[in-house]
Amino acid sequence: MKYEPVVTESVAKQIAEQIRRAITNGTLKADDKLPTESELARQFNVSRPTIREALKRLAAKSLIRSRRGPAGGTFVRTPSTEDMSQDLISSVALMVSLSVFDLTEIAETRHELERVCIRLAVKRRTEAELSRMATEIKLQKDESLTDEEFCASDVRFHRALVDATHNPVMQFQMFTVIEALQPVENMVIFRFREREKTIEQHEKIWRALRAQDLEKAEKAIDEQMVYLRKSFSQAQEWRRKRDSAETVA
Amino acid sequence: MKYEPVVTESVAKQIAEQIRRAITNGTLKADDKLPTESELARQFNVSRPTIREALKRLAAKSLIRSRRGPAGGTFVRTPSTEDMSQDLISSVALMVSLSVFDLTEIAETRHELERVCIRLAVKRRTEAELSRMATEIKLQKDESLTDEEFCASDVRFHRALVDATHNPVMQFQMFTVIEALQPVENMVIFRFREREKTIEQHEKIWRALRAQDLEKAEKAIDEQMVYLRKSFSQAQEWRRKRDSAETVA
DNA sequence: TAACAATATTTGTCAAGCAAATCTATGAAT
DNA sequence: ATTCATAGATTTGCTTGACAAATATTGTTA
Repeated sequence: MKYEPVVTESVAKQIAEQIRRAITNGTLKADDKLPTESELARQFNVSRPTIREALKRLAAKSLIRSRRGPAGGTFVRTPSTEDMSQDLISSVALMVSLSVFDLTEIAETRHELERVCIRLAVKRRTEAELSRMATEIKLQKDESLTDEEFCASDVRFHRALVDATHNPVMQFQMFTVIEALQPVENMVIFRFREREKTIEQHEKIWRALRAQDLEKAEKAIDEQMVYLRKSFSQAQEWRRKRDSAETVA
Repeated sequence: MKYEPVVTESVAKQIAEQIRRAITNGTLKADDKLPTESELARQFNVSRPTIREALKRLAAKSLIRSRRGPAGGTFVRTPSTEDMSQDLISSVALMVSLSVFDLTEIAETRHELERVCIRLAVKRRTEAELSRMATEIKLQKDESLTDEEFCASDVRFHRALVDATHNPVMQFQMFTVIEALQPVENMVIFRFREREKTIEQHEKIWRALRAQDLEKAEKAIDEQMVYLRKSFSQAQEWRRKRDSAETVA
């Protein structure tokens, strides 16, 4: 006699999984309304708190949203790429804080991915992206910009570059590493990075992209990424010294 | 008179966020034990089900795990890269099923990322990875292998290639696109892909990698990726025809 | 000493109900 | 007649209290 392994997973988890599958396989579509919690409790033959636990699990993954009131209820909410990015970014941030991922490794990955992007962007860039990038360069030349604003503009510049690949998957992946580097990038900018140099590099990238000159574009990206990684090292060095100084004190 | 915006977020969500932050900023470390649910309920001055909702949100993100019994409780569980990958893969799969991401876009991204990996792998590959890859190639030559087994071995081969970059961030990103392509890849393999050709390509890659010959390695990877993408197109073509035939019938 | 049973602790689940939000419809005032 | 306010209905958010199930610990017995 052979017995099946007993299902030991919590009821709430199983229910959450069932609903999740219904969403992924298309049984439940975006903006579909789920039955009320009481009705679900009746259907699954469990109590309402159990249903709520299941729904909260899904809500944590941005798969559903709930509203109160007569026209309220629980609705299927297809997560946007923004949602996914945010989740991923916070996970990566956690990994960094736990030293699972190293900042130099992220920087290397970013460097390599930017190279990929520029290859695709040279071929596919449209006027729209070129003009977005030009706008940011112009903005960056404004010396009354705060460091934060300058940094934000820098991110938008690179975002436009990534968008020029016209590949959403690429954009998604790229955005994660750019954002993961953001906190450190800020720190670097405040201390070691020179605006003039950065702007100059942006202009080189922009010109190569407009001319659709792959070789020049790759060279320009390499230059900026090497500069960025060098600044990182400096910042980490400085940080280490400060930390050890504090330990002594 | 100026009023502060009223906090409208649900209590459970706020508690979850507080605990999440305690984990990210290091106040709570891996394997730390949280207070019991009753104790947490007392501390936050809310009911136990509310606490449970908050904990379930975190559990859904693999940030905690719970065990019953005297030595049980809720423990901080630093998510492994495996957990993150799984989450990400299921999200991407959802995106694909909703046609937010296109399979050709994923294939293109994979192609470009494999090129990056091979560049790094040529420089950094160790005997360990070379021998893992050799093992898989040898296995793939066994004609008694089922299609599923062959496909799984193919994934392991590429996994070893990615590991040879010795960059965890790269590994993480790469694994996502490889896995996202897996279902379609399976379908393709069953119908259009020839084992001999695939094995031949693997051997080319392996030899170039052992010799640390960048040019040959890139060429070999390009060959396999082009072949893979061509097979995809064939499969999608075939699928479309079948679907339209079904519609008529 | 070793196996086993009782016990305590902690999460998992249930039940019933009140609170808060919010849409709808009704009624009153202009 | 139209508009505004108010009352009601509905649904999620949250509380209280309790019991069930799992499991490590401790004590008991052979």
